[in-house]
Amino acid sequence: MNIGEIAGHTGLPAKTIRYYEDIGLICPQRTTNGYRVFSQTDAHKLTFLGRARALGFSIEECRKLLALYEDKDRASSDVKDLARGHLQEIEDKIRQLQDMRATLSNLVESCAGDDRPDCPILMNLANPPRGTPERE
Amino acid sequence: MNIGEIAGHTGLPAKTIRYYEDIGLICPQRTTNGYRVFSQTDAHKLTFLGRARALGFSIEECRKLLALYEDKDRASSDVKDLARGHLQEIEDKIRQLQDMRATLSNLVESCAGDDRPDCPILMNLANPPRGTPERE
DNA sequence: TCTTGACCTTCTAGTCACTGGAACCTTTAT
DNA sequence: ATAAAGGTTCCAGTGACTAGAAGGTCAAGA
Repeated sequence: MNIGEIAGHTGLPAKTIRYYEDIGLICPQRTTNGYRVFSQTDAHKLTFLGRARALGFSIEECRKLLALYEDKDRASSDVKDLARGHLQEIEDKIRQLQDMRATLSNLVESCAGDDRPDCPILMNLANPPRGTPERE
Repeated sequence: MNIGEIAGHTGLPAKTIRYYEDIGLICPQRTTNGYRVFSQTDAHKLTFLGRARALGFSIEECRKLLALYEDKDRASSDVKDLARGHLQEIEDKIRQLQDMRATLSNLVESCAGDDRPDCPILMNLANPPRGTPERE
């Protein structure tokens, strides 16, 4: 399979696949004309990567996951630890975003949204109430 | 006020404040020795920026908000629209992360996490069930 | 007066995970 | 023969900083 074909199969853009080769996540063979040839194994790895990325794992986490995937003597606890760590990060992010949403939705509701200039949103931004965290 | 002092007041790192000047969000005066001098107005703008960033507004959105803040003839509806748009983005992100969390937490729970190699997490990544989105 | 240390300045380059585009080569179909 | 549709490499840009180097300035103490 050449790059376009595998891109179609995995749903990953060709550019991304080249990039993954660049950073050493995969290393497809080459034909004499320099075209990449993707084996069934490469296809599996790319699917794996696409899925792991879709679950929000960073590239470096993907690299570790891929190594565990290839290591038939791994302990499943190693995988679980990695996944649990990532899950924790996701939960932290959700909480952060929920805080933002709460504040912002209050502000939006308190704003008349007409053609007058008075705006509680701007007032809050300029003069945040005490105890407001200044960084997310 | 010089940069260190204002950094202390606003909670923004000096580097960030310099960066904000670089991209034209603020433009403090300079003393003869080249040091930046921050007025009360600059201080307000920086507080505004810190707060807007903490609510997840992008730099370009902050630029627009700042322009509205400075325009005493603005319509509050312009501010509200901007904020509502951003709120929508936040809500989309939350939903996306919640999807990830649901999947990932199922996977984590299904994994024994012992010293055996069998691992449903890796199996799911390598062979995602049909209908699984391959990109977040 | 000299020195030390804490400031300040600018500049370059790195982060993350791609993405766009240019310039060029190969294959396939007409 | 040619044109379209693939492939290749390499360089630069994204967002919002952040680290670090190399150097200038200022206030206090010996």
